Amino acid sequence: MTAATAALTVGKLAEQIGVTPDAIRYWEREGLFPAPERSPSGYRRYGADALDRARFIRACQRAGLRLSDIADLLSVRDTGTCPCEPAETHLERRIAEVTAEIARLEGLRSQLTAMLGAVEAGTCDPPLPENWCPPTDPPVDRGSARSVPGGGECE
Amino acid sequence: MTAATAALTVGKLAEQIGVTPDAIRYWEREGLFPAPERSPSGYRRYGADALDRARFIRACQRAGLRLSDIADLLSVRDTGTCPCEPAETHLERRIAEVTAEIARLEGLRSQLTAMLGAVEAGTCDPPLPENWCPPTDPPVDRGSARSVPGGGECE
DNA sequence: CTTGACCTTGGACCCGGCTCCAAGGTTTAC
DNA sequence: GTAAACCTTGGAGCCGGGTCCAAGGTCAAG
Repeated sequence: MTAATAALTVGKLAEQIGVTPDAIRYWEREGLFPAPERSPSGYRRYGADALDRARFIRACQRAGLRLSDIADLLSVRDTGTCPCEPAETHLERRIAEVTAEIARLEGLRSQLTAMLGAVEAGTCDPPLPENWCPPTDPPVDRGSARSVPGGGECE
Repeated sequence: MTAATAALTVGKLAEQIGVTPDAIRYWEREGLFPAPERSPSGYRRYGADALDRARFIRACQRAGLRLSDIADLLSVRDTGTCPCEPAETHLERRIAEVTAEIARLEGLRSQLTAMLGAVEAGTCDPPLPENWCPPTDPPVDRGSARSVPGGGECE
């Protein structure tokens, strides 16, 4: 305890990494953070390792991982092994998710753009909702609701 | 009432457009759907207009609009005017959102890919969390937390 | 005439990741 | 020495768009 990089209170720790103390306590409740040492009066006291851990969590969060995934990585990391393999898995899954989401959004965007174009072109004198259905519109109920959630069926 | 395209129960209507009856009732509660006629025994009875309306809602939902936005468009549509102008506004906003989200996700994806590459390259013998911070990592706390939420500060 | 599939209502619950609160105890700055 | 600013706890609330439930009424098929 001599030159331990000064013990941090939950507030200081939170401030260091840019979250609220509530968030840190929440992480603890959720099992991402082990219960830290306490000061005689019951205050949480964190060391440099907690700072690392919190940064790790934030970095993972920025990557869009869910807390449950992060917990997973942390539990491996805590064994002293590098969480590489599970990390690979999570990363790959996440990349696939992100890629799919990008594709979905691009499809959506072009649809939106088309809609906007139609609106601006004034193709909408009668207030027909049908105008609003995506262009690629199978007449009725021809069950083709496959892939792309934002896709063009108006069943 | 002679040849009215057969009145639909909430279940039939829901089935037609591919949602649950609960969802329809929810829309009604939220004000997107006016309270429909009732059968003598209290069953909701919907006509073709409701079908249109429900399809409109679904189409908007596919476009990623929130129910509150859709309610907005519907209220204009209900005046008998085409909801073009508010629709333009919503569409433009939504397009901007989608575009921003795509950009964010693309940044994120390249980061994830880089992380994955690092992991696969075996650059991770020691379990250092620092490895996990995004590559473009200002040494410490050089306050550059601008733009891109998924971006590369590891403060 | 019964069985089962529908309908009605209000209200509770879900997801994730917190945030906010109250009612107290502690530490710090002046 | 006192006031402000922290800390503690448990629990409720929030966002959005529903889902699920129970307890009861209704309707269509056989």
